[in-house]
Amino acid sequence: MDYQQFKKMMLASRQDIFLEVIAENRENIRIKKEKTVVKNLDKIFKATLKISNQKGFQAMSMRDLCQETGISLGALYAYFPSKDDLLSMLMTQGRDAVERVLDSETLQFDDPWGKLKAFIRTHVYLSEIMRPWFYFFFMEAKNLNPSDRKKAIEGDLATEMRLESTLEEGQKLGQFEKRDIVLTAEMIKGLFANWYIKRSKFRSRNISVDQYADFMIEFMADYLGVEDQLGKVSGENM
Amino acid sequence: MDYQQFKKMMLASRQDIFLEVIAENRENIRIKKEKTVVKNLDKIFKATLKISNQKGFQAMSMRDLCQETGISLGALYAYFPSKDDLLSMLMTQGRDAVERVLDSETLQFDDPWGKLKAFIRTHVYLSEIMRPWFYFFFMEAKNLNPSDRKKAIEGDLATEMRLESTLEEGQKLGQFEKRDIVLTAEMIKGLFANWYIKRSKFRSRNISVDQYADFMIEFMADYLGVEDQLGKVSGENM
DNA sequence: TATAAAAAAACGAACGTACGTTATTTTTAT
DNA sequence: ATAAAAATAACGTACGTTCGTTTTTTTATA
Repeated sequence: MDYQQFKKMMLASRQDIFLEVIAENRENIRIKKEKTVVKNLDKIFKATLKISNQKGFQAMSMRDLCQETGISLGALYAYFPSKDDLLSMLMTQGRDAVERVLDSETLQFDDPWGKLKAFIRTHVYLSEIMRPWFYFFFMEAKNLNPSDRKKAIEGDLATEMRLESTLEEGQKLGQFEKRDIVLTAEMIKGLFANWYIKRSKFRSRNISVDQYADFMIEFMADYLGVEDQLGKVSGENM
Repeated sequence: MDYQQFKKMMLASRQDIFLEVIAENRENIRIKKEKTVVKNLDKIFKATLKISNQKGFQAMSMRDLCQETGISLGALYAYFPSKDDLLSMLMTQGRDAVERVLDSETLQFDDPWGKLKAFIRTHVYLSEIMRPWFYFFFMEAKNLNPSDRKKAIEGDLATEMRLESTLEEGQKLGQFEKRDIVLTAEMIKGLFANWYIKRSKFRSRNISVDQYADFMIEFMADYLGVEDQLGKVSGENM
């Protein structure tokens, strides 16, 4: 599956997660009609990401958000109880979406190299579609309240563990060369972050998502000494 | 040269750069005695980095800084004209120091691989000693005023160009395997950032600076197909 | 060396402004 | 006509910054 296919598939499932987040926070939202909530909360989330990614969430004022969304100050507070809760909701929605997609695209694989490849490709594609979210997670993680902060760290650690166990399994099966697992996992995560943080740089150099995913997979194949140099899986699963 | 040697060498030259920054901003500083300026501005810079790296520069209030430094609100403003100027001064001091050290440690090399190795090792060591600065650059770059922002981008681009030209030269001489230069340079920078951004993670896993530098050099040797797998140069220059 | 005068530095209360948030009023939709 | 949603104006608070005063340090004089 290349990026275009992935994108189509994603757009279908995005709405579900959004509705679930709304359902979870229903008591905090004063608006009655579901349709109105969906329309305006979407607008609010998008505007928050836009402004925050320019100047940081703390520096974003409610008046900034008011202007960007076209919704008045008073009306905004019908959709969330406080600025801090808005941050919470945004983080939750994003993390849930990411986790769900990563799971659905990688759990099906048995062999470590297949799993690793799928994980890399999915992560790169996902971070492209949801770039504002990924950038936001990265930059605003330290501003979270203790509870959300804990959740964020746990989520991060889970991803890391999955990566490390895949590498370990590959080494045990003799599929991968022996490398420092922690460092390797950390490096992979660093390369992921590189894509969504320096996105504009890659755009100006005309490097596509698919190129970057291929590059990372080729890179890892090289480093781990795997024979299959072709990034894209030819089978029916991916 | 290993990290301990590098550290010793660095500490000697740090003071000079600090004095130069003070000299450049002399008209903005109301304090007459050089010694007082050095003592307190150093305190102010360190406190700013500490607080900013916890909660962000914007979120740091002058009262926070007042408490951390032990200098009163009124006195603080004798050392810089505004909070924004404080940010400027910090950025300038840091960037100047980094650029100078990187230059002094890499310009002497002729062969691309030697230069690349020196660049990697110097950068990793430097970002270890000046970690608060590097973290600060990374996180606060978007909060700069247009003029400082331009300078920061230019500095970044210069580093990138130097990296790319070294890679290109190595390819031309047949020393390196043919790889996408832009992507490779971007990846190296990503690995640099990984070190100072996830510093606590590496510490908890007992990975030392020297190990990380060796890891990166070995990694690049592998990727570029260079014979010399030994990270550390045996000659007298490095 | 001791002391008075001058300069330098530090202090902390006060200013205006912009923030997050809310209570009240107005508009819109049913 | 009634309920829902949006808009407005206002609240208290915390911010960056300033300024008159006090404290400390340096210099000058005996």
